[in-house]
Amino acid sequence: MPRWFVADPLAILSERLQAAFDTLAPGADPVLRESDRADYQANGALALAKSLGRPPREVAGEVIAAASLDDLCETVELSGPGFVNFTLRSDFVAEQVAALAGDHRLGVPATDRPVTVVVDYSAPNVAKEMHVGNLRSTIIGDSLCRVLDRLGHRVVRENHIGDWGTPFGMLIEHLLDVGEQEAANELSVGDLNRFYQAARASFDRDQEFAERSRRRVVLLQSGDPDTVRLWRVLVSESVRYFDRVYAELGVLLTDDDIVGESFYNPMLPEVVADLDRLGLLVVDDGARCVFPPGFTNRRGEPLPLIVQKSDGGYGYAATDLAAIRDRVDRLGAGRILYVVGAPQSQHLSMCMAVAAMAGWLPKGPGGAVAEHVAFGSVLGADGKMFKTRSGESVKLSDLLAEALARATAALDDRAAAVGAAAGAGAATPAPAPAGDRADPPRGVDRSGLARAVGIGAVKYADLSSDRVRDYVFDWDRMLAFEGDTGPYLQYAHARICSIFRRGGVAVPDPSVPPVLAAPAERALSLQLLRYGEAVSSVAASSSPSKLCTYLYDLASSFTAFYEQCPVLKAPDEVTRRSRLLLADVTARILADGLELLGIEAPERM
RNA sequence: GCCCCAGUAGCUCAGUGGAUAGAGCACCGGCCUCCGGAGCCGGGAGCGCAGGUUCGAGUCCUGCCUGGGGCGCCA
Repeated sequence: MPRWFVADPLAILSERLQAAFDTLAPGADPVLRESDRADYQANGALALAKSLGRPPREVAGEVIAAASLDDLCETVELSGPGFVNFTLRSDFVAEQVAALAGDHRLGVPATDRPVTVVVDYSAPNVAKEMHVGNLRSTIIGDSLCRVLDRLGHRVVRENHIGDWGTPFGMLIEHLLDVGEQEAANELSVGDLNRFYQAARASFDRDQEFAERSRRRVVLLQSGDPDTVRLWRVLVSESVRYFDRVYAELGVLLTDDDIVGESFYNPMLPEVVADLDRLGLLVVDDGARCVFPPGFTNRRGEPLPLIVQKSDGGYGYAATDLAAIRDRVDRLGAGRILYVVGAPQSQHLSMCMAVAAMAGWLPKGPGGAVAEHVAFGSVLGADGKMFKTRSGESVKLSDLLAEALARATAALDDRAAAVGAAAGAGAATPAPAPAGDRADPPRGVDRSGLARAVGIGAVKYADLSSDRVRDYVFDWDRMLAFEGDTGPYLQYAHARICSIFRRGGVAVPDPSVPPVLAAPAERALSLQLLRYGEAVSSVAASSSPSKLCTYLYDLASSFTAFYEQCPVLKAPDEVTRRSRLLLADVTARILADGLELLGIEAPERM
């Protein structure tokens, strides 16, 4: 068992039990789980009894006898057909909480086997509006990068923007038609759809334009300096717009992370040549293909991955293969994550299969694995693809502006509601100013707060459901201050901060363990100690939703605690200090967890 | 036709092969003179269908049904 789970009782208990199980059958899995009957339960005796051909309760009894748990457990009970239930000693839990409080990593392990992880995400197209699919990819990828980095891996962010291909012929010609200056204006303001559609319209309507466009593609591919310069204008103006959206979203991506399709262009001939040399290449209908086993088309025939088209041009498959090689060979990737929509599943599987056939994704230690971190579509409240009323895809900048507007309104509503309540309470004169209540005091940036809440709500809504499923985009639900939402967690955090502010108290010395007398104090403590495992599970499954679930449970545990255990009004100084410590660690974990999701945690709301 | 994904409460979703399937919203009935109502307690209602594996299946396997997506030179 890795030694870095120092603060997690589950890991400590697991280690002890493993030793006990080993005395009966080396390597037998204790199957230790959280339990609703006790703190934890071990189910491993049942399976072990089966393989040993002995009565389960007898085996469980021997496990209990072999385990030394006196320093950890209050009770160890044999139950049912062969379950073993463990209740931890409260003093042990309290010591672990003290260790957690003194740990600047809050129990999040630093991996002892760091690897280079390339995360391919966001990937908008040049001269095309960013859409909700880019949004999902950006948000999910951003959180995964933060988590992997925190765990001590070397994270390489790659924004695989669509900056190459045949459409650029018509885009460049259109740019020339409208004039460079005008084109730059349109693009940098984010009017990308109009630009693209106008180019498309000319292409479809105007023979001469279409012909120019085709010639332009050839010029671009042959590196004609003028053409390349114009292409750069398109790219850089689009990137400027992407940057604005990223800044608005508060994600880690920068221009340094851009590794567009064009980057791989010089490597494509070699990719094809090497596939040929390896004997994997088959010419079919004039196209150069690889047929990875297990893929068939609608007629049941082998399905090709086309690396070079019959006209000699390279398809995106060639680019994707070149990217795999580059990431493994140049960047030293041990793991490559593709945060890409679920519909591209087959294409990616085929690319990975071909890369494996070619030996570009070596197996085993020191090798590299590629994973498709797939996500579902964003649906409107009607359950259909998320579109505007007129049926167009939603512009990302509009969506974020609406998030800000709605968050501002929601915050105003709350301030008004609290103000009204305060007014009613002060029916008799001397209406003391609400002061440090819902109203952020002067000096707090209200638009910054609205941004934190609005953007946080959008992000949390996206991250909190199982990413592979389609998810329903619903403003009212995501901005609610009740339930499993971003604002709820932010509010939980802000309220804890207010305890310290209103009480005028300092954070207690973390080295003194808390007193865990009330059940709610104990339950909260156990939840606090699970943080590291929650973060680890995000990296293992590439599922930020696991962290969301954890944080929501933590906030719920805190609510129960706060309901039952007065903090500032605690009966005595020792209890007060102890509860302040629990509150402080809760707030720190909430803020830290939200940060790993890419969500701000304001101290006041 | 083939392949992939999903199907859990009225709605939105949790649920690492383990005991009695959990939340939130909505609905109904109570409670709290509270450190900022992120309230608290109680109630109804659910694993698409049929087999199988297993001591044990929402979870694994097979078939079917429903919905979404993909299936040769777009990315």
